[in-house]
Amino acid sequence: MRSDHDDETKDPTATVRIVDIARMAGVSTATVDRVIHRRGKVSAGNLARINEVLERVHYRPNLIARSLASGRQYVVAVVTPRFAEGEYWADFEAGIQRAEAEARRFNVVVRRFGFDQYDRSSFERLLELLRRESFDAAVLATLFAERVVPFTGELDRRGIPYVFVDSDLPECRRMAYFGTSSFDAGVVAARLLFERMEAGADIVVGNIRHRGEGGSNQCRERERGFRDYLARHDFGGRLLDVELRLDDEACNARTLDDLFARHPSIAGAVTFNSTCYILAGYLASRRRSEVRLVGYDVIERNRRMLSEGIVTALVAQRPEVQGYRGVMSLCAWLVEGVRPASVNNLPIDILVKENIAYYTNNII
Amino acid sequence: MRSDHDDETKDPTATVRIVDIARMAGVSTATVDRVIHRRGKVSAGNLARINEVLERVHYRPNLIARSLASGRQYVVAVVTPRFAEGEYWADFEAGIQRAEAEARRFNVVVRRFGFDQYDRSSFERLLELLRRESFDAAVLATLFAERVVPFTGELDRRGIPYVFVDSDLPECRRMAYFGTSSFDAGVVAARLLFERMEAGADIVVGNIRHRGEGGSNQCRERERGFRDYLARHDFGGRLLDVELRLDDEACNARTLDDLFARHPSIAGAVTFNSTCYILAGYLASRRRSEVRLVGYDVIERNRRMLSEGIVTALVAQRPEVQGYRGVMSLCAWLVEGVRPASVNNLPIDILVKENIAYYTNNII
DNA sequence: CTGAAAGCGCTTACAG
DNA sequence: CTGAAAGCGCTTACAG
Repeated sequence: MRSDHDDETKDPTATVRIVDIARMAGVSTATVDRVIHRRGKVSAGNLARINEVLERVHYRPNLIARSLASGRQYVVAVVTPRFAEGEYWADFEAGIQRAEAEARRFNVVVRRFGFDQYDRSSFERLLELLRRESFDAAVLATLFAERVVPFTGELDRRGIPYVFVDSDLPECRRMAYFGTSSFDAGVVAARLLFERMEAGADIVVGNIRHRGEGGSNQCRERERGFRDYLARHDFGGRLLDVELRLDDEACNARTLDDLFARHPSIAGAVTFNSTCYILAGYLASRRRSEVRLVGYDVIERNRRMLSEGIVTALVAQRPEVQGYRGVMSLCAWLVEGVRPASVNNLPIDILVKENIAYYTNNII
Repeated sequence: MRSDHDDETKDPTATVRIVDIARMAGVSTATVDRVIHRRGKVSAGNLARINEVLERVHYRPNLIARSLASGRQYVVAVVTPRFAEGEYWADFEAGIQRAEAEARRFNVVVRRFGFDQYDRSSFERLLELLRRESFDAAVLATLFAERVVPFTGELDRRGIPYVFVDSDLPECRRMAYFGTSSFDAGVVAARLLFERMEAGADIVVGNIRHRGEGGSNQCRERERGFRDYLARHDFGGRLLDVELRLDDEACNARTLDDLFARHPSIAGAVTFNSTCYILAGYLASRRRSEVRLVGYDVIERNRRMLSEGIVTALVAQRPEVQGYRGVMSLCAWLVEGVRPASVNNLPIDILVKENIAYYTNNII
């Protein structure tokens, strides 16, 4: 089939292998391998000759053979909040699982490291643990931005590449970011909410406090975008901030009853995290169907409230895709040396009652 | 490392290989291979024993090694409309390319077969060609439903699995469908259009005729969904059908000028294929910014009209994902024997001016 | 600095 | 019906 000479001209579609390169350059396959992997210990003459051949034939390694032969295993650390079923980060985990299954083929394994998103010190303890662990790359959720930043400095020094998910911190040397533009996700929520409201009506902004922790980096950016849109569209009403509890329905009801009593002109409501089902539950119980409500993320409780027509619209950010691409981009980097684009702004999805039923299967 | 006995109990995470199975069953690897691939020529005793072991250890073949060793190549035929840059099917092709790159690793190659979506006879000629071609599986776009149906009967007889994209034909024995629910995509368009319209205003329905061909299977279903929504929401106006030309702006302008003159109460417009930029161009030229316009698919010309605020909203169906998953599902079936879910209704995406900029990268 | 040889897990003729 | 042996393309000690 393959003649001993001019292999590279005979059949342009034939894959050229290391033995072919070796024969063309008049060396052994081991020497070619050293050049390909820049392991050094190759004479200048051979180096030049082999590189020339590699270039000329556009050598593309067979990654399948490589991973089978090398047995080199890479570990990708995934650092995210812990979660219960039905919570936002469970969707993210679905993407991780999908990536894990694919990456295994290339000897890449995933190790998960969880923290409590409502407890800064739990994140700090996790970082302490990570300092002692060994891994080849990391996916980092950036909720506690001011703790993430210095930690990435340590990773830089250790030469460990990392990607961000959830929200971006452009000042860090992350290899990539996968997530939505939080600011524009705020703009979209504003458009959906304000679209059919009287310009002078008031809007409730529900903030969730839990164990003393305030909003994340991401929530702050969304709120900025939201306010920016309103400012550009002649919003003449007031934004009424209200503090709600994650686990205290009765308390929330009292707070909201009071708020609505004092502001009869409320026509809209919004939350910047995934807990808009709390406000939705209140509106449903008080039969305030005239109040438009927009929130974030298709978690089960929000989905139900949307299907029932209590929530007007949800803005979503494809958490499964964030998880999947976060892991796979590092896999591609470790195994193939392929560098991902640095900023990957995922689509900002809009869900209403009529299309929510199909919002699933975001993982290809 | 690995002791000669009780391999399956020592380390539950260790991958068990064919040699391990062979040793446990007291046969050679070749015999195990015959059982795994159901090639027959194995004694009843060995067959039972090997199957028992396979079962017990949950044997998972190493696909990388398999594809490297076997060299077996599969061909997936992709049968879709030809397209020019910027047209709808170009996005579909992007997904095919992505799948092609991944599938190559498993020795699966794709062969494209194009037809003219505005010329039924071109599709018929293509089917004639396909009867003489050899391939292992096929992705079929179902635009000419009444021609596709009998052809799939032939594929059934040839034992060739196929998946549908674009719209489903449940009466066929397709292995899977990847696409949106066309009916509900029509419902969504109606909601977006009608949301802020007076119930009594009229709506223009733009139909594109090109070289005598009418709408596709998919367009008909979308229109059904659209009308269904209006019927359920007290729509009191009229739906005004109008025939537009793909390449004759002047003619379209005359037609529409006439229509608007006769119906001053028009407040909305819709098209059920990807050419809403035609209506948008007209509305822009006549400065009819009060007319809401909803269409389908984020092709470049629609995207621009949406960004400029001329189109109110677009409904989209992730063509790249359809192409990608169509090919990859067949790849998984051919290589791993994994059967896809039969109906895969993809999300129905809603795009407005505020989120259109990020609607890209739908391929993971 | 260099190359011969063994091996990754699986498949494929081939000889019995 | 069965198994020993070679090979897929690449990597890895190891001996020189």
